[in-house]
Amino acid sequence: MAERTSLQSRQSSRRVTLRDVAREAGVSVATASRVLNGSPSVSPATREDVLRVVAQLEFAPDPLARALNAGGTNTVGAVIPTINHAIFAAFLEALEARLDANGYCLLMATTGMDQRVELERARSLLEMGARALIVTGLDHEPELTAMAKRFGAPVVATSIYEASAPLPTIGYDNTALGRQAMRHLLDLGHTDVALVSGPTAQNDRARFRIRGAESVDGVRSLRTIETELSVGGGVAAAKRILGWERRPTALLCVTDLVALGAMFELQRSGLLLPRDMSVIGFDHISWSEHSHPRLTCISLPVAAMGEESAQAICNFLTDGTPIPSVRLQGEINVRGSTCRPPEASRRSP
Amino acid sequence: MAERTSLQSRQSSRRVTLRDVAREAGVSVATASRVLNGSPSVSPATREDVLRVVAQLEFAPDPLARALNAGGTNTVGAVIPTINHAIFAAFLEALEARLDANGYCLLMATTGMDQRVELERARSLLEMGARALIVTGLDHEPELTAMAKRFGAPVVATSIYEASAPLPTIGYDNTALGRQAMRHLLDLGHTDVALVSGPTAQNDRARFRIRGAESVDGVRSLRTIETELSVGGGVAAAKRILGWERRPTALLCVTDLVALGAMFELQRSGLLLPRDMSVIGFDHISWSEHSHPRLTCISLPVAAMGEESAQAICNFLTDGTPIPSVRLQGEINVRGSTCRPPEASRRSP
DNA sequence: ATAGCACCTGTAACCGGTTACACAAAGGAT
DNA sequence: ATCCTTTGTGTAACCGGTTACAGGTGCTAT
Repeated sequence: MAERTSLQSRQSSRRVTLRDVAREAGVSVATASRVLNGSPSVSPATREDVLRVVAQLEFAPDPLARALNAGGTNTVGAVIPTINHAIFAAFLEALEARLDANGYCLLMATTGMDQRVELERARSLLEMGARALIVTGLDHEPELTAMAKRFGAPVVATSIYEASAPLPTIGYDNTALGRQAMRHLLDLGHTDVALVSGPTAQNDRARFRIRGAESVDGVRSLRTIETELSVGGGVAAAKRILGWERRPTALLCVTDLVALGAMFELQRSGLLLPRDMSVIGFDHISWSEHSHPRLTCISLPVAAMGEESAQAICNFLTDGTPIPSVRLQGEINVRGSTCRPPEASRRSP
Repeated sequence: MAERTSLQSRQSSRRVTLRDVAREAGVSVATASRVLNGSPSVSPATREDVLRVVAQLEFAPDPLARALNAGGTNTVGAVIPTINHAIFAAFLEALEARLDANGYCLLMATTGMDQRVELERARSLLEMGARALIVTGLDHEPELTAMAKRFGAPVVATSIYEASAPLPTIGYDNTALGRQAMRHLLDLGHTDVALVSGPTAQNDRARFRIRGAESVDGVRSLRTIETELSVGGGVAAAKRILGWERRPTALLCVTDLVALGAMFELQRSGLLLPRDMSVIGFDHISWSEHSHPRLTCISLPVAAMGEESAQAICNFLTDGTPIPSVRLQGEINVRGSTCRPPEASRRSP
């Protein structure tokens, strides 16, 4: 109780500064500063004195003043669509861990998929001292990069790889992965497929995956529907598809979240998976391998993406090493949620 | 391309400072500063001049120097066990949104459930300028609060409510919620229950929930097992339970993640849910209401918790309003994953 | 003509540390 | 005893902004 009030009232009494410490210890601020930074040229006796006063006054150096001298903070900003999505969370977790290993901290902000918001949040992070910015995809307000440039902060686009982009991109080739997913279905014999995607408006990743899927020859029918990027969105999509007159034999979902939601709803309506409908997802979130049936999906190396991004940025901030674009490999995990469609087994023995 | 190199090489050429702007515009730094801060006492002509130079030189004020004058950053630090868990992600999302609404930014770090790590990460955030600290639960290294106090930063414990705690707590009464979950099962007629929890070692929330469940009278058998806090952990727990000689009629899982994993595995082994086994979870993550069957759970108001925490901290930082402890209400969502056990229906008509 | 005032603008102190440089005292070499 | 290092400490400039205070105009009121 006493503890609590004293802690909360501290704000009124101005903080203890290095000058206070120096005065109390009978030395100059320079010497006090040297003690704190472990400079060798301080006599043991003086060091002792200063440290005692530091402890007694509960002195803690002001991070800002320190950073001002050092010429910058050690924070990196990430502006992501939402944290409330397993795949971004996994990415951030890896990113943060690697930043920490390099002595940097993560400042984060979410955009709710809105580019105007993204710009404002990016501004906040830069104004708060972020030395670099991590964004998702290449769909951004045009001012974004100019603004970052003003602050001297590099911008890295993730979740995407595009060698010719104006920014370094660290991610995967969404078009190729979309193609790969569709080809898997086609190889199994599915030629009537529904493609379920999240909102494509400000999301180039989704658009590229769709484009990749559409580029596969031999698919008789590919109907695309857009839904919310969530389990609920998957449920809603499944409901719509179940209402179609001619039912597709497979679902290609651009996100595992949506795929799992769809699976839940399909099962609820009485379908037996994968016999009555194959489902393939994207991401490889932790659920996918445990679901029933286990979800076939294109797994995205998001942890590696987080680590690569963090490391590239840290290297740049320390050495000046230019941030390279990195192409990460996704891979298909064939599991229990996809199988040959009934007609296909009849047709091609 | 040219764009890219010029951006990345900026770090070598020192940044443009306000002095540069002032010199170029032929005014003093004071005037230049006034223009940037929209002071009314600057003649339109001068303002014009300065702004032109600002644009031309692509000047961006140094956030640190600004914050140093202002007497602090506008960042708040959160140290959480993991971001890679829907419930923490939802909490953080709400927290961050509310902080932003108040002009603050979120610095975050994860601990991987290790208290030593937590202490270090907390230190990093404070050294980076966090003005307040948000932690989970009350199990911490003792130095933590003393350290925060040195930096003049208040600490708020979340996910828990305990009026007598040495810190303000913003959360729910885990013991009561544990009791409520167990009572629901008992009311349905379940007297042989397995309680599946995550690691309890450094997790008071889990321990309280267990304690609450154990405090309910009338349960004939309550066997507790610990597993990893993940979908996979739920799968593993279910496997163990399926191997037991006498099978419980219900599972009480302290986390939805684990509950869903368990459900997947139970279904995979051929059980029909909820007939063959009732399952109840905790959290109410976005999956719970869509799963098949829909998961009965104790829903935790994590979004409200994020908002309350953020607001209380912002109020403290601006006004000095003491941070109160807040007790949030959880509630039970009875859905399809729990029903009366076979014997119970026979016994009590 | 002169005091009085409003309006702009510049000087310099300040935020709280770090650090180049100067310098005094102590020890070693000649 | 004198000169030359070392070693330890203090002075003051500096990081890049903000802002109190002190003028210097130009205009009106007397």
